[in-house]
Amino acid sequence: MATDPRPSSRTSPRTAVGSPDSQPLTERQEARRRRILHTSAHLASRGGFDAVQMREVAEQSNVALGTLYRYFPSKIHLLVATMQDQLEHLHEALRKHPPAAASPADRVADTLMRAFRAMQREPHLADAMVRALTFADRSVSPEVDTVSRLTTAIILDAMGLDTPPSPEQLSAVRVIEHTWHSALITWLSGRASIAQVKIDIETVCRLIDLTAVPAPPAP
Amino acid sequence: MATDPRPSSRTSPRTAVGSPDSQPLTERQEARRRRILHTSAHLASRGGFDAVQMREVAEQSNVALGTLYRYFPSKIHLLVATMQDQLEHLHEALRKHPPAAASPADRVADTLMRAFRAMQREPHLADAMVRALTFADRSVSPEVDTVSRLTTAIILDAMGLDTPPSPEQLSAVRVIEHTWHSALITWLSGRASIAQVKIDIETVCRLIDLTAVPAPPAP
DNA sequence: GGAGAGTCTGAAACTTGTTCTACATTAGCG
DNA sequence: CGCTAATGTAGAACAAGTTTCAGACTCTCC
Repeated sequence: MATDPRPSSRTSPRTAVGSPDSQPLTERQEARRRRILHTSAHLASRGGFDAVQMREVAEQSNVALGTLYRYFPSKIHLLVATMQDQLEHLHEALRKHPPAAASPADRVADTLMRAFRAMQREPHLADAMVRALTFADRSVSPEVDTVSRLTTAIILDAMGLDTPPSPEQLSAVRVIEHTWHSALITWLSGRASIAQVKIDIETVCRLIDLTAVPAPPAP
Repeated sequence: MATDPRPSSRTSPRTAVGSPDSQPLTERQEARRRRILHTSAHLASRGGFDAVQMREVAEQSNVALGTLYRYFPSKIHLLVATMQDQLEHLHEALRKHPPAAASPADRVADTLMRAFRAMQREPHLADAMVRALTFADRSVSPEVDTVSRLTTAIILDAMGLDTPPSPEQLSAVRVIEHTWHSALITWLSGRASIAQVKIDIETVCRLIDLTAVPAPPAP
């Protein structure tokens, strides 16, 4: 079985197939990519990070190992891409049913707890994705950055600002993201309870109110 | 070359040599452990996570590979222990020169930025330790927990409370830790500048002032 | 001073991520 | 239609973490 060409203009593409700035994908290629991501999520959801073995991903996706690596240059790339995929679904779902709470802080907390419950439903998958995300080194920066931007977008959506966010607010959002990731990890490795995560999320969300009004509390 | 006995009372120790609840170590064993940790830090400080290769750690520490694994059941364990070691040094140093700022929030921010500068001096080492810390799975929970408690202690010290911390304050401290770790990672993987990290640390430290007065804003 | 238990060593074996090689297929293009 | 570069495939090869095993060594206990 061999497949779809579509020679790129450059002599040899250094970028992963399907990455932002590569040729648009053929149908077959798009299908392959989706199959791989699907397999990845499937394997991850039972067994977590360790269960996602490249040989098995390749096999179950009906691609050769070399092809898998052409689409995703490393296991980390693959799992980060998987996370991106899942986050997009989440973003979609959140758009349809936005949080209804009164204050921005509450809406963000609600949103994050909703995301958290989604993670609870697939703890192994969450484990795989989050571990990959934090383990990623510089070579995965662009992909991790995409995930980060997606997360930021979700939080900003939840805040529902009328005006563009101030630098202070952006910092608060970053801190919230930090907390979110790290709290997730702590929970996943069994070192924090769900209740604790909830409290921490609520605590950090207070920063939103704190930065809502530009006026800093005088020294 | 063979070595020091000191038969443990149980038939076969399941715990890593030198872990909290194992027999006190022989001098030779203590020395071995220190040699290993030293080698680990040394290799990590040039080359980061990848440069810490178990075979090489064993070799340069003059222990057999099997022995290394007996002291540290995995590379992650080893690096987390290395982090613990380094944190203890830091804690020591901080005790000697405590932060002098006026408010608790400022003292904590100062302390963390000082720690951050220490990391800047050995970015590779920091990389190895932090990556190990966040990649650690449940099997490393006890060790990670120790590191976490150490970090908490450092922050609480910096706050310099007169009274025992309230649950709210503990949550704030946890959030600060989350932010600290995650911001560190973001910086290490080149996705955030030092300035950004500084801002985020300062932002999150505001939570301290927010939780300083036990009175919660009534519902 | 010998038996027993636990530790350390050296080296091979195994696992899984990653790379490489040789060949097959495809399809845009002259 | 055939050329050719890019893409895929199968499978071997390599690298580093981890496991295993047979023996050597060191005490402690009898």
